[in-house]
Amino acid sequence: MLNLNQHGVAPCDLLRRRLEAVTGRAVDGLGDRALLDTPRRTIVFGADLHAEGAPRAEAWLVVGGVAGQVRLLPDGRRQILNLRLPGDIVQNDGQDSLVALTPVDLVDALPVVRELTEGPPQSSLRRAWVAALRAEHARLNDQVVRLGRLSAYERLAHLLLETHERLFHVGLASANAFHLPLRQEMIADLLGLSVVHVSRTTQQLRRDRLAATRSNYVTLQDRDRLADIACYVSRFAARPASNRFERPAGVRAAG
Amino acid sequence: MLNLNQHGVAPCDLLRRRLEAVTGRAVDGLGDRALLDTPRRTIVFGADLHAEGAPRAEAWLVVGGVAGQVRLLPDGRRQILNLRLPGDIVQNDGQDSLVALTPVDLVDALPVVRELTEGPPQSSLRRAWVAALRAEHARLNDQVVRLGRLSAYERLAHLLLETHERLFHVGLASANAFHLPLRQEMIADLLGLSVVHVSRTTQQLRRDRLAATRSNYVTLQDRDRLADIACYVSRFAARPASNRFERPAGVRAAG
DNA sequence: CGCTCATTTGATTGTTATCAAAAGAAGTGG
DNA sequence: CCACTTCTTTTGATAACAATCAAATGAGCG
Repeated sequence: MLNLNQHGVAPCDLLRRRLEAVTGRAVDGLGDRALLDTPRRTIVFGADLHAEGAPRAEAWLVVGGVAGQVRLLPDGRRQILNLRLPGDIVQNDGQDSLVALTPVDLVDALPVVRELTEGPPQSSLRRAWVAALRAEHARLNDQVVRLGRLSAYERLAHLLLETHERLFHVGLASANAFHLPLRQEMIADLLGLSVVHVSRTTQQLRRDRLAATRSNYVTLQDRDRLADIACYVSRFAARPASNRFERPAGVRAAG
Repeated sequence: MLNLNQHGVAPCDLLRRRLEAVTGRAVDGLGDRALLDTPRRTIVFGADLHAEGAPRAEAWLVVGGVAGQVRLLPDGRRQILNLRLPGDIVQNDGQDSLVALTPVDLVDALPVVRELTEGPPQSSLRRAWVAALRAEHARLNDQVVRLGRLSAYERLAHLLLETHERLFHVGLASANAFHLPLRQEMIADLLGLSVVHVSRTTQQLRRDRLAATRSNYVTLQDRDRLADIACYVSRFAARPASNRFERPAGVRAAG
């Protein structure tokens, strides 16, 4: 099964697939390897991606692992604002810290961000970048709805569907299973719940034969019913079948 | 007391003050009246700002009233994603509808948005626009934290502080009071609570002598303590005192 | 005054948090 | 391979918070 820290997908492929997923069309002009073929930087679990003393890049492409923007309240309560998965480009927003929720592998994305933001206004790359920003914004809105109006059960179902879809589109999930190396404590902080309740809710989803989680691997047993329960709406562009990226080696159908 | 639907602030002043508030410095080059001196469009309560048959502008400046981006779930649950107050520029994002929560006055902001987005990259206007987008994003993050990790009491306190600050910076609030023409039902949908609980929480804030709401007017009686309770952090730039905009006529100290 | 809509109140239920402790995993060194 | 440690998940019991239901009060308006 695919592992988020050890997969064979090249950085430029991750980014290209992400952009193709949000635009729904082929993305050319990323220059294959050149722009992202920089040395990897590895962040240890719990460390800040934008800590002092780090290389000076202002934008990183997540290549492996999971990061998250974290808001810490004075009394110790924590809210994880979003997850940053392989294929995501992360930039420091100056408000909240960006923390490695697992070991995280990064490559410098500043050159490619320049390419994406400074090309001619109607270029394929710039439009893909705008689409990516819009998708990210839509996911943030989804997070608001999740926290504001969904029950714990629905929240967890929604999160699993969203995460699966994001990973699937960069080739890091099979049709209905994926690697999610997060402790329940982090899922709790992401969904605004307590650890204990995340544990109970996870088991409830398993008992209902909707989603089974065992040691960091999630299997979605009934995506349609989960989507129905969680009011899940895809934030990816409908993509013409002829345009799909090729399955990367190593992705198998879920067991 | 200032009314959000009948105030004497000109559209271009609203926008200028908003931009000055997020950048912390004077904003010139908006061309005074010209770019925003278009006929007003009035949206009736409950209607969609981007409804069919409307004029074709893709960006509007809110001049009066309150709008909000609304997500409606299939079973009738509602989540208001954010509030759009006078001085805000709203654009259709294609996902969620933008609804008038009170009667709303708009002017076409397409010309001024072009000005803000298409000038030279380092121009004062473009940087102000970027700062405004960042502030909006930060507020969306605040909304996530509010829903995810704050209690009902804290959520309401936080919302009142944020709304006061936003209105104050465009000259539509006095030092600690403002007009908030929203029904409790809308505050409930914004804060992920039930109407009944909003009612109870409002009264609790009044009993604690922190914030008093009576018929759409809110008085913040102890901003410091409210901010402490709600973990409130300002999303506006610290502004040198010498740079403050002049108080508009009609703003008095709160009673 | 009487209508309608919004807010408030009271009673009850349901959901989720908290606390405490047990069980399970994973790694370490003997 | 086993004892030992540490971390994570699970379980059970209880409490706090917020939702729901139903009804009363209040405010605004013709």
